[in-house]
Amino acid sequence: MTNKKIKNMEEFAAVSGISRPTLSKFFNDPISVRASTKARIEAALERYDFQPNLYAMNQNRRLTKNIGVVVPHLADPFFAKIAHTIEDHIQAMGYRPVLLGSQGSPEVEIQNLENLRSLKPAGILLAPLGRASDLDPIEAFCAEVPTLLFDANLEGLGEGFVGSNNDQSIGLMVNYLCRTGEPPAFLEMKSPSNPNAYKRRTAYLRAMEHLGHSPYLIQAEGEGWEFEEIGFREGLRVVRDKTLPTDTILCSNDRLAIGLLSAAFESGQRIGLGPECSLRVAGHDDHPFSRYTCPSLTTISQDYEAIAKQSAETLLTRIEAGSPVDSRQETLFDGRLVMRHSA
Amino acid sequence: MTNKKIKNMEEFAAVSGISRPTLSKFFNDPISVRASTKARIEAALERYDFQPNLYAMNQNRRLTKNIGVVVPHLADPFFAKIAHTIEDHIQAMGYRPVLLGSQGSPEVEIQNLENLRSLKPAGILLAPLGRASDLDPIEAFCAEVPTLLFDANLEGLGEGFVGSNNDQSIGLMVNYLCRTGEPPAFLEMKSPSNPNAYKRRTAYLRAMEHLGHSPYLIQAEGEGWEFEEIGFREGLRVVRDKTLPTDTILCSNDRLAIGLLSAAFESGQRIGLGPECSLRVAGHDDHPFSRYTCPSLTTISQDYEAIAKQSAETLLTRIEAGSPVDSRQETLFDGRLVMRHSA
DNA sequence: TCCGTAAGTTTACGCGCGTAAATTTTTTAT
DNA sequence: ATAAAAAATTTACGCGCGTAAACTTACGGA
Repeated sequence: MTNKKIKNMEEFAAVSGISRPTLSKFFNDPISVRASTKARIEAALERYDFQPNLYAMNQNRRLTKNIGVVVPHLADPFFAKIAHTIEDHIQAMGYRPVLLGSQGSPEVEIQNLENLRSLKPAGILLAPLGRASDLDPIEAFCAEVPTLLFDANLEGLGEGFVGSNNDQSIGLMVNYLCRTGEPPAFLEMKSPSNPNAYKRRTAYLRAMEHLGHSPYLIQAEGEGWEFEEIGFREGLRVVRDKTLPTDTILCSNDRLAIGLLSAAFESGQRIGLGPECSLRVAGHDDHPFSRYTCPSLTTISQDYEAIAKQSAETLLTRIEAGSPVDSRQETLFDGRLVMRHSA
Repeated sequence: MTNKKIKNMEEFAAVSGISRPTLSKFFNDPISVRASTKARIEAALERYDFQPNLYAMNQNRRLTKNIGVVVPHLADPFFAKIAHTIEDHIQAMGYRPVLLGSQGSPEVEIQNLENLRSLKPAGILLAPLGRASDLDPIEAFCAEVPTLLFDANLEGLGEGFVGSNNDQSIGLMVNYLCRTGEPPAFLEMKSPSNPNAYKRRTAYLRAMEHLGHSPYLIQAEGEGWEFEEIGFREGLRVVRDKTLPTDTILCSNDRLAIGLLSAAFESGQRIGLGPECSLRVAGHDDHPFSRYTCPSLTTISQDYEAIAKQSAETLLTRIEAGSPVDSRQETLFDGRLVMRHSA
């Protein structure tokens, strides 16, 4: 690396012996030039330190390589993890991910989309808040920018949806619980903001019916994203009231379960499988912390990697095809039962 | 809002009756124009939907309004929370935060800085990995872009450092534990990557000595950011070996404590304050999940809000002053004891 | 009221790169 | 070998805004 400073593409063209328009093509898409010239350019890049000015590059381009990634809550390790996996895939495919979290707020979610718009993104991957989302602006945005939903579906919006198969995963868990003990009650939020929660409720009801058991819904009051707190409060109530017709509770997600476990512990309940235990608890999502609850949480592991990969690939394929949406397709991945000590 | 589409600043100048250079000034800094013109422009913005092209804006500007924010691990709720708080402050001060996580990897950390460089940021707020960080590139970067460190200090690097006062907080906790029971052992990683860990170890040793007790260090093997796993494994070992000269363990951070609690639980230990308990455990950081451990974790709460505010304000003040660093200053905030049920 | 200064306008140029068109060179196919 | 196709070069222009200079207008204090 000679430390010669290269100011701009013009200068780099001079020292590399490649014309500027060809360099422009190369930086936009390395394989759009002949292999031999690609090699020459890369050789020159070894010797001279140059990278095109990001702003000049994007200002006048028809389509940038920016891909927006918006998740409901970056402080939730579940979303942090899947967002990171998606970022990796996007980067590997030669695009530039821009990650934003909505902090559980519909206003911030819309604001994020507005901010992304000024980046002229080639497309965005959106995990929407769900019920709380402000649909009209999102729909307007989808009409302008290729948008693929993941994790949470909004019917009919965007180019498609990639998520997990709640029907299968809840069915799997209900079956397991019924096979190994009493049929589960279902702990969820009364008015959940996440569409998956509705799917899971329905799946629970269906699975119980199918096995000939009476379903029992425990619906916790509360809004927002403080799921542990909501699970905790409802847990205290359930233990105190002792009206539960079963010793098994399936939670709509792990964070509710974490709160429930905490409440049960404080109330002196013993949780788990053994004969000395008075309660079984199961969750859903395989939250990073569910391994360390007391006892460790039996749950469903979503296929993070598959969802991330499929999301990124679907969107980028659509973008590169350049064609508008012909058919909105939904892809669901099955969950896997993770057996630990809580149920 | 008339739906007339405004293509560029030229057009907006025409409809608003303000000259383009003045508009340019306004968009760069709203209070740099006279109050009356500011009002006129804002009135026009109500009627016409226009925002300057981000790329054209930054391409030729001496200094952008971009502020990079880099944290070691976005999937750690602790960092997600403080990063978000910082973002809010930056935005409120008229700048544009760009958040990146380093995924615990020194390579990614450097890569993040490189990527930020192409954004021509006015400055960056960096919470470095610590010992694992690749110092040379960081130092080179600090020389080019005003950089303020937070959370973890790297001696002498950047414009300064904002963090928490480990000496005070650990002292506080050791005092509390000694006053209410047996003096604590200290659980930490053998070779921690975080500089705070070293400070906390030293603070523990000093506090114990000051109270006339013999310190006892438990140093867990393990690298990386899987603190819960490391705490869990070491917890199993400690409980099994029974060589601990005390019934009280202070953990270098909450994530280690979460792992330890999990291990102790699985080993049938009772943890907490009561006479029937065989172990007391305390943590540090007031991790969002420490409220829901079993039992809930007694810990030290860092002053997130103060650290975030001070970081943002210090950096932006330096940037707006335009002067290079005259004196590198370090600001430490005291921690607060959060008493729960584990100790 | 007047004047000095701060603020706005006009004019003009440049930033670094995208992109189109016309031309030349290289590669591939026959 | 030759023609056709593909790729690279040359030339030229434009994107939208930053910014400097010279000038004109508005403001505030005595």
